[in-house]
Amino acid sequence: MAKRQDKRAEVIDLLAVHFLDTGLSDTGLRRLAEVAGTSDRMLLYYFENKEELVAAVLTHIASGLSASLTDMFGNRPLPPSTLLETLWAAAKSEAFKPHLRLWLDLAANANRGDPLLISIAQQISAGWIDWMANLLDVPAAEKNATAALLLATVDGQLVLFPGEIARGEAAIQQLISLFKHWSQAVSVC
Amino acid sequence: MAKRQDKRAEVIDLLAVHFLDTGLSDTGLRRLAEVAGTSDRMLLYYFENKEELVAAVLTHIASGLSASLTDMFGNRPLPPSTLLETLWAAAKSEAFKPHLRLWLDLAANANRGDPLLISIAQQISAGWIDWMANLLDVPAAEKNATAALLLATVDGQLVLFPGEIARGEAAIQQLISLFKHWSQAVSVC
DNA sequence: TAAATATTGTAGCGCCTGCTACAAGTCTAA
DNA sequence: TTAGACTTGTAGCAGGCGCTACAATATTTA
Repeated sequence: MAKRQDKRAEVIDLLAVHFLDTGLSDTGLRRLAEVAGTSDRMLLYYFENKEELVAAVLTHIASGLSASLTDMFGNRPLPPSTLLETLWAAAKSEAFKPHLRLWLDLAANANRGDPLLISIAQQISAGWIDWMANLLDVPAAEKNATAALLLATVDGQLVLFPGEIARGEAAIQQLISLFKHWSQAVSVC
Repeated sequence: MAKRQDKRAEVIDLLAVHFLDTGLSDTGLRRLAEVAGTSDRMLLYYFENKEELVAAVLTHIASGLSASLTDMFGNRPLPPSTLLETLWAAAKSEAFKPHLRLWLDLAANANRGDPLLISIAQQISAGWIDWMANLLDVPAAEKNATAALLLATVDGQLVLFPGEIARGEAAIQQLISLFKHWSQAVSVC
């Protein structure tokens, strides 16, 4: 009688897509039930309450993302300018946009003190820092700071609005050129 | 009979404080009425509807912020590393934290397509870019890109959570040292 | 003073929210 | 086959939402 668990997993899959599409605002139980092809009554049978449902879907999305990041970038160490370039290209792509918007949504809600969302968001962001730090071809002492800078810069672009893409582009190119200056300075002087 | 306008202005002042304290989530009409010392009925007498109320409060907050930024930084041109240092110190201060959290809230909601919030947020962010660009002591061609990078970096720190301040600190220091490298390189080589 | 206008209270609409009580159906194990 | 657990539908609760109809009061104007 593991039907309950099977259905639960299926619901999580379907709702992950919906969350990525529409964020954390359109999350009434009746609406989610419709999206998942079931009833609100059943959602509360599969999950203890709405909070547990949301947490399950978000962690599912997070683990999926970190898997696909590893797939995409591999393990070869990269200089910061290259990593940033690749990361920015990914961030601009349609494939990743939903993840970034959801991440912004999550951050905004977590910033208002919801402890559950805080812990989920912390977990996700720590994962990203670790992943980037390992990938960076810089002195060990600077790995974490550089990773933090890259993440903060890309995150900062999330606070862009339609018609402001040029602004983000300029910021990223500026940082890329700073990184190149820096590595030249190290090798030349 | 300008009592209506007077009350309207008073309500805006009171609600600005409340928005800065609690963000854009706790905005039921009955709750706002309580905070403003009036009734929901009267809020809809002073304002056409809730949307107009929120817009009025947000633009009031925005203009207050830009005034205090000008007060604080003056007009003297600053190198990017200094501006970033000062900006970061301000961003960490308790006085500015409410503004930054509200800004994140606004960005997250605007990103979901609300046209009213989008235009308010665009207006605010354009104001910041202009203000920073004018203040930066860098070649004219690089003003906008550098301002965008600074804003993006500070904005990126908004996506931090309790216990992660160290990460933000590291990112900012990293960028400051990149800027210093860059200006040394320009003057030495 | 009387008429017109501005301000405010009371009460409630229809719709949404997360959640639950209860009963009926379905399946599995003895 | 029957008892028990598992799964699901129906209906509804209490409370919130933005908003409004209507009437009463207060204030200004003629």
